[in-house]
Amino acid sequence: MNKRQIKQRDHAIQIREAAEKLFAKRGFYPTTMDDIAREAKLAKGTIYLYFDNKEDLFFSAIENKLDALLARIREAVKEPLSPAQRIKLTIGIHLKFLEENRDCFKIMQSFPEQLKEKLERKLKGRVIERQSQYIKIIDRLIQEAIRKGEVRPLDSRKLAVVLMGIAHSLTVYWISKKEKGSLSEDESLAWEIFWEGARRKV
Amino acid sequence: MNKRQIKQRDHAIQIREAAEKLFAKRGFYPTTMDDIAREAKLAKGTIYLYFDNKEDLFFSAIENKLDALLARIREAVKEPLSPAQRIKLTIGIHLKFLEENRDCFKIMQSFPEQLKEKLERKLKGRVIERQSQYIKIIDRLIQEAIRKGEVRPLDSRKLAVVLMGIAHSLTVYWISKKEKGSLSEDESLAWEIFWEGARRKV
Amino acid sequence: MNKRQIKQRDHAIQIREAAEKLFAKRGFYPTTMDDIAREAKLAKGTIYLYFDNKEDLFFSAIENKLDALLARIREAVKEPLSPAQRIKLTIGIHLKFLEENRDCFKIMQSFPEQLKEKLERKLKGRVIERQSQYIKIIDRLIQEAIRKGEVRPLDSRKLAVVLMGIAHSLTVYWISKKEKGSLSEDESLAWEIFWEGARRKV
Amino acid sequence: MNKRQIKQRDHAIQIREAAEKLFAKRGFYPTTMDDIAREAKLAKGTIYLYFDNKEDLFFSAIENKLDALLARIREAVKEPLSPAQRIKLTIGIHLKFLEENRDCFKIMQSFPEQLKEKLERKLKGRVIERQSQYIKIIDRLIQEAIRKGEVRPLDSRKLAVVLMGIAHSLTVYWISKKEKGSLSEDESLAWEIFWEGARRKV
DNA sequence: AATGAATGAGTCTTCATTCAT
DNA sequence: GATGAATGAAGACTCATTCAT
Repeated sequence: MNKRQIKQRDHAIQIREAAEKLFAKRGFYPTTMDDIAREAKLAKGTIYLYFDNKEDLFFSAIENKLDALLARIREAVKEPLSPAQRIKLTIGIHLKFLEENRDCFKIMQSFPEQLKEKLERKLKGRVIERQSQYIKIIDRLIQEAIRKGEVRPLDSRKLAVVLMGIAHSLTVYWISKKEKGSLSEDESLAWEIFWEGARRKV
Repeated sequence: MNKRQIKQRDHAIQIREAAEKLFAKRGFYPTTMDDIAREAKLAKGTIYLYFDNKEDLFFSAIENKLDALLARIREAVKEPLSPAQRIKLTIGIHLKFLEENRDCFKIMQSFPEQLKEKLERKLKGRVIERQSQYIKIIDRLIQEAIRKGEVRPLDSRKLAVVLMGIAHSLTVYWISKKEKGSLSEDESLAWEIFWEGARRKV
Repeated sequence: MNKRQIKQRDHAIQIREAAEKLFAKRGFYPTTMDDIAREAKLAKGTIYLYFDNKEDLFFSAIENKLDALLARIREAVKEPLSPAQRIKLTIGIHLKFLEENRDCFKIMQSFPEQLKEKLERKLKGRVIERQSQYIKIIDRLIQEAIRKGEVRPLDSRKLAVVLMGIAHSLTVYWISKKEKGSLSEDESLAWEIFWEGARRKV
Repeated sequence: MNKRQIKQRDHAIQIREAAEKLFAKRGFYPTTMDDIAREAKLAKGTIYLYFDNKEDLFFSAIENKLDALLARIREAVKEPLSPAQRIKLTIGIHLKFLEENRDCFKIMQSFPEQLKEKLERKLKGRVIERQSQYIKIIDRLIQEAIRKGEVRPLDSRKLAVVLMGIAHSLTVYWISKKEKGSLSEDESLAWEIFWEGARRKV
């Protein structure tokens, strides 16, 4: 990879990072392409060399983050541990990710309803798909735990959803408290409630 | 109250309902005042007789719904039941409300990050306050349950947040499944996981 | 004239006075019919019972003032005095009028260029005509003074214009000084300069 | 200066000239940004690249003209002539300027009362200041003439105001006659009346 | 490849005027 | 006659996107 190519890749990254930051802080509509160009220290026209349009940039930014999260989770799930422990590990990774990417998280939860219907049809799928991949991983972990008799035989998909909801809600609370303390500290609380709530009673 | 007065009140309601519907479906920015006027079957200028501007209308719509929910919850909490039963009742009401107002629910979760900072400062408080009132009610129920030894002595506010998160996540899931089945059916699942997860072990 | 008729006339006057006040203070466009209705303590629709539209009201207000001025001047001109003295008297009346109606004066000088061309054609004439009547009276006084050899044989119309200009400019200056002192005091200055400047040298 | 820069400067000028013309012809409110864009043969959005908003454009247009006039006057005042001659020169320049910029002149006299109070506070000062600079120059010339005993010891500022008023009124008259003849021809009339009216009698 | 000036469709908001009561 | 709610045309301003340099 020569200098020029590096520079090119850099520009795409620069832009995506600027976009991530601003979309996260202000949401989709209030963020202008001018803002992003200024933040990226590039000309406005340059953005269009790397991204089709504003929506494309928006979804690219989110996808990028979600891919990073998915990659980390997939790594964790491979560990040779019991389902319970792997679930706990996953929650930990999830909370740590949200803590590190609090802004991005704010978009992720809100975006699906943000865009005009025409855009939705074209683009929402790109993110939805990743979100459901994520749920699927948790789902499979829970299915395994159910098979092993560690968890009661409930709807595993719904349990996965509930687990995500617990993590999610604690994050929102943490953000609303202006992010005092560490989000990761809530890992055991999330885990405890979910596990006690879901596990098979003796 | 004469005919004219009735008509007036009706118009404010017509507009708010149109706004609720469209803001819920499309979010704040993609919804235009023209859209709302058309939906309400009134002229655009008429909206401005009843609401200061788009933001005011947006928040009025949300407030209205949240007030209705709060009123229902406050009624339920008065019942002469055990904390556990009242918490269960509350979840039921919450899910039923979300089921009946699925659209509005979509805005409620996303709005905080939707608006330009200047607007936020002025107006977000109006909704935030109602949201926290809601959490406070649940919080107090849980505190009571902790005092009575029914729930482990954890951070009651966080438990309230988790309970809401569970209800919330099941709603999102239900919506994502295109709303097949009844959301209320998930009441016992939400309740079971939360209560088993939080209650004092013998 | 019965009670009802008195009341009606009162309403037209109320409205015109409110209009005079507000048009004078803010100019034509920034003054709204709502403002005028509020100031007149009548309903907006009532204005349209007495005036065709906003322009009509505007010109009616100005005409009314100009008619009052013209009446006073015509009275003065009848006095059995020398042209010089009658001109001096006229300047005095003019300055006193402007002092009493400083706001109205502000509109009078600016209005001709204020309105869309379509309106201009229809309505400007109404005021222009009165303005030129006013100049005509001064013109005739000066012609008389020229005939009597008191004033040099210059273009009498231009001299009339210059005289008005002197009075006008001193008024603007007086207003710009936030109306300290009495405008009438400038009567002798205006008179002196004009008369010394115009009269026949011995 | 490359082609692009030339083009840019041109555009700002094109816009200002279009604005000057239209504001002058129709006044502030009846002139729309669309009109100006059409007149300037540029897109509406382009105006906002060079001017903050309509008010800014309005005042920029006036300021520009007044600056040109001030520059010409300042040059004339430097001439090694008697005060009387320099005053005469100044009137000549003033009338010539008004003749060349008859439209702009129309705005200048009317603008102060044209704008909503909020705008006035922010922006009127920009023009008022230039107007008073102009009066100050004439004022100083007259003071000098008084010191030299050429003019009677009257209030020099008021004399300056009167002189401007004479020039001004002749311009209005010339415009009202649909601009027949040359305004500059009135130079000697204006001068004669003012000077005879103001000078020290032997 | 990079730039940023230019574009103009799209939006909120105002306000003169009408008309049912 | 009096009212004031309703109307909708009109206008300032924004901003994603294009394209000549």
